[in-house]
Parts: sequence; structure tokens; C-alpha cells
Amino acid sequence: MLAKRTPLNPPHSKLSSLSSYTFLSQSSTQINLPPDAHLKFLCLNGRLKEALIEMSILGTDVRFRGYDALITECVNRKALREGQLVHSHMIKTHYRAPVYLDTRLLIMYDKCGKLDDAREVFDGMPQRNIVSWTAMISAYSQRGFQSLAFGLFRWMLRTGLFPNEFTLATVLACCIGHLGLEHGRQVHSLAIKNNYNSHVYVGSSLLNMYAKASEIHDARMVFEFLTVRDVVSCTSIISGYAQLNLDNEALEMFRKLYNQGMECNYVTFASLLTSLAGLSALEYGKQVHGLVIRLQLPFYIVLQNSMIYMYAKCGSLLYARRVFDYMPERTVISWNAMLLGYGDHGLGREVLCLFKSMRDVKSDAVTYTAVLSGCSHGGLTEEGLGVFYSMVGDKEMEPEIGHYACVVDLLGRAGRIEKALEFIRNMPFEPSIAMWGSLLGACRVHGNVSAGEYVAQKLLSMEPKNAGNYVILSNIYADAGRWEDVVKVREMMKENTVIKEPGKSSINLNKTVHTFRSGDRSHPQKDKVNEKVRELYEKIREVGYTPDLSCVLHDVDDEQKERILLGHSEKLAIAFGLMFSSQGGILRVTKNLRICVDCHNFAKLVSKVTKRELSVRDSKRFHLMANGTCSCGDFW
DNA sequence: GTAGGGTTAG
Repeated sequence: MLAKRTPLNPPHSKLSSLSSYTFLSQSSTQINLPPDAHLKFLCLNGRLKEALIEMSILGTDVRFRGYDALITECVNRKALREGQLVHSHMIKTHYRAPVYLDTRLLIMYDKCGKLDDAREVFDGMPQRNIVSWTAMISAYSQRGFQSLAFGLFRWMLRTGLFPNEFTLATVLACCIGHLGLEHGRQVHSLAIKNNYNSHVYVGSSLLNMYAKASEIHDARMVFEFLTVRDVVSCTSIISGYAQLNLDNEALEMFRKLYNQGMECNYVTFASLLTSLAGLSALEYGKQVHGLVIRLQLPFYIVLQNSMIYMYAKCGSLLYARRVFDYMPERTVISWNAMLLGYGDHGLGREVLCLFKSMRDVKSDAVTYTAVLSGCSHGGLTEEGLGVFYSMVGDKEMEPEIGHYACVVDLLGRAGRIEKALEFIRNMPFEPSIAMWGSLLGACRVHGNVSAGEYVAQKLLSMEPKNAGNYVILSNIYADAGRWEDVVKVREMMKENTVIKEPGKSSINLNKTVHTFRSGDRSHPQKDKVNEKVRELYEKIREVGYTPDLSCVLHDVDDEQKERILLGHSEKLAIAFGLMFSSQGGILRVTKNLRICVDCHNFAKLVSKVTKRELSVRDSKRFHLMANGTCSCGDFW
């Protein structure tokens, strides 16, 4: 109970020679405190000025400890004003600070958010050591000034100073992305030369640097060579996979390390949940949620955000919303994750309602992307356009190319294709692949052949190898009965040696992910599954299904085309789900590409004849199919 | 005294 103690003032003449002060506690018990502790006590109680008066009469050696104690307090409490007072006191009293104290001042300014003042201290230092350099490099790096940080590091090397493990870990963290990779490799060889390579801080910084530059094999190599692994290095490799969408690898890595007894914290789970979202692995997601509760991890916003995203991506909007509603505090990312979830499901009204209720946080570029694409997926054209023009009017948020792409999508979906083309002509960006791609889809839905040809020409010149674009153009010609042109599309495809990304669909049953590929011949149950597809095919033919042969661009007869269509991965996954799931529940299928028209028709009618709800998540959005109709309104 | 991993889109 130091708070109410009053220091006894010993005669000043004795101060400098004293190594401790005597205090009287409330209960009159005498205790001794060293002078730096006393100063700290004054500082803690808002009596900094008294502390500084006492400082003026202390001997040099004691003043060093006193200043150190005061600056430490200021750093801990991020007390800039007090820190500035201590600094000016040092100047006014002509105190010659050793390199240690100057470094502490530099750190104080940095921690109080005063980067320029930190640099001023750094520049004014008569001497600098490795700690001063590292602290300054770290200050720049942590505020995102990567090139300034790296420049300082190079300057340090030129002075002949050698980096320690702190410097290396810091500087590697600012070698981010492809541009940083070259620098990062040089720092890596420096680390090898100095035997810091397997240091756990340097190592995790290093493997993170490689992963962020998409060099995941190098990242893994660094991880394998670590002699000591801790929660950060383990999380780094998992999140490395997760950030590159290598979701299976992330999950496998987590499982392996978890079984080896790795320590997990909220960052580990946040990264893992991103991958589980990618895998639509709802059951695993729930298990992680349960584990987080069992471990009694506190409400870290980052983790809750990841949880919202996972539930939404796994089709459980109710759970996503529950997590969102229970959050004691939210960031813009929490709102964005929820908005994106509603948008993915085509719930435009919910998107707008949530957007209007945003409080305490400022919307960012992602918020607007989520709202605009949500309006588009929900068919709310005018509302979406209103949001876009409010952005244009609001000077604080300059629309980016992605926002313009959303508007093209909005107009296209509403059938206002000429308007969309005009919008593209007048916008301040070069049109992107995404814009032409969404317009081509609009031309198909609205049967606009001439615009479709124009758009396809633009798109194919930018992206000649993407098979999906040819398929949609073929659909457009087929719908118009222009069969000769369908043949031409097929020939164009051959000329361009198009590489078709293999279609893949998966379904989660009994806590196992079952994945099917187009024309799958390797699945152990393939015969039964094919039989089931055939059975469904016969049933839906009775309610009006005809196969859309324009979805097949192989040069084969119609019978063969039908066979190819029936082998599409989502049909296999749906059939498998119907065979092995319990009656009544919703079937959730995830596909890596955009669903084709034929599979879309197939799934809608299957939902009708089997009276089962189907959820197909493709690369664009969710399609919720029930009783023969789809939540996308046949537009995607 | 100085250090490493993280959540939302595309």
C-alpha cells in the first residue's frame, strides 16, 4: 500500500550520497526504497514534477537510474507528456545521457506514437549501438514503412555494426511480398553466416517472409530446420499455408503439430479457421469453436472475426450472426465478414440493413465491396447504384476499380448491358478481366448475342486460356440457336490450346470431406454414384429437364456430351450426398469453379423431385436450391 | 533497453 505514504525529506546535502530513502507507511512501519523506486512512485502518482525536482539534486550515477525509472514508467503507460517533460529536463540540466538512455527515449517516443520525434532522438545521438539501430528499424517496420526500415538497416551495416538476432528478426519482417524477397534472401544468408538461422524468432520471421512471397517450400524448409519451435513459429507455417489458400495443407499441418502437443493461441485458431472456411468444413469449424471455449480463450476480436467468416462460408449464417451479436466489441473487419456472408447468400436486404446499422467503426473499401456485391447478388440494382454514387459524393472514400466492377455487375444483372458498357467507357480505369467476365455472364442470362460477342472478344484477348469463358460464349450461341457458331467456339478453343482447370466438388458427410472430380473414375463408390446420377437424371427428365449440351466443348457426339455432363463433379457430389446422408437435412456441396448452366438446372430440379434443400457454394456465391428454384434467381 | 505469427475482398 504505497499510495498514501509520505516521503520523509532528508537534508539535500545528504541526497546524492544516499542510496535509499526512508518512508513512513500508514501504519508507521519504516521501509526503505531505492531512489529510482521513489521517483517511479512519484511518477505513478502523477507527481512527476516533484520527481524531476528531486532528480536535479541527485548525483550522476543516481540520476541515470532515476531517468531510467521515469522513462520506463512513461513507456509502460504510453505517457507522452510526462516523457517529454523528462526529456526536456535532461536537456535543461545539461545531462549527458549515455547511449542507453538516449535509446530509451527513442523507444519512449516510438511507443507513444511519435515516430518523427523518435527519429530526431536517433539522429541526435552522439553514439549508437545495436539496440538503438534495431529499435529505430523496428519503429519504421511496425508502422508499415518497410523501405525506410530496410534503408536504415543497410546504413547500419555500412557503419560496420553487426546485426544480432533482434535486428534480423525485425528486418526480415519488413521484407514483405515479392519485392522484399530479394532483400530477404540476402538477410537469410547473413543469418546463416552468423549462425542465427535456427533461432526461433529469426526463423519464424524468415519462414513468414518466404510464405508471404508465395515461396511456401522455402518457408517449410526453414520450419523443418528450426531446432526449437514455439507457438509463433508453428502458427506462422499454418497461416503461411492458409494465406496461400492451401487449405488442406494448413489443416494437415495443424493436425500434425497439435498431435505433437503444440501450444495454440488465438492467432493459431484464427488462421486455421480461414482454411476451414475455404474447405467448407463446418464440422471442424464447430470443433475449433468448442476447443476455443474449453481453453477459455478470451474474446479476441481477431478470432471472433475469423469465426464469423468460417460460419458464413460454411453456410451457417445463423451461427455467424450469433458470434457477431455476442461480440462485446467489433472492428470494421467484423462488420465486413458479416456483410460478406449475407452477400454470398444473396441476402441483399440484410446487407443493406446491417450496413445502415454500422456504429463505432468507419467503413472501408472492403465494406463497400461487400455492400455493392451484396446488392448485386440480391438483385437490388437501384440500392446498389445509390451506394456507389454516395461513395463518389463522399470525398473520404474514393471508389477503387473493384467497386467499379461491382457496378458493372449490378447493371449487367439488371439487363442494362448497354449502360454497363457506357459505364466502362467512362470510368477512370482500364477494364478488368472481372468486369468483362461478369458482363459475359449477363449477356448469357439476358440473351444478348451481339454484346456477348463484343465482350467475349475483349475477354478472350485478355484471358485466352480460361475454358469457362468459351463455355459461356457457347451457351450464348446455343440459346440463340446459332449452332455453327457453337462449333466455331470449339475451334477457337482448340487453337488457343485452352487448359481446363479440373472441376472439383466436395461434400462433408459424417465428419469426412468427400471430393469428386469431373468424370471421376477413382472414387471407391464410383459405380453406385454414377447409377444414382442416372436415376436422378431419369426423374428430372419427367419434370422438364433437358441437358444443355452447349456446356460441353469437346468435339464428340451428343450422346457422349450427355455422358460428360453427367460426370460433372457437382452432380456426383449431390448424388453421393443423397445416397449417404440422413433424410431431410440440407445438402451442402462446394465447388472450386463457377457452376455451369446444366448443373444449375440439374440441381434445381433435383431439389424439386427429392424435396431436399441443396446448397451449392461455387467460386462466386452460394446457390440455395429448394423446390426447383435457386436463391440466385438464375443469375451468377 | 531492441525481435517473430493474426481476422474481412479480389
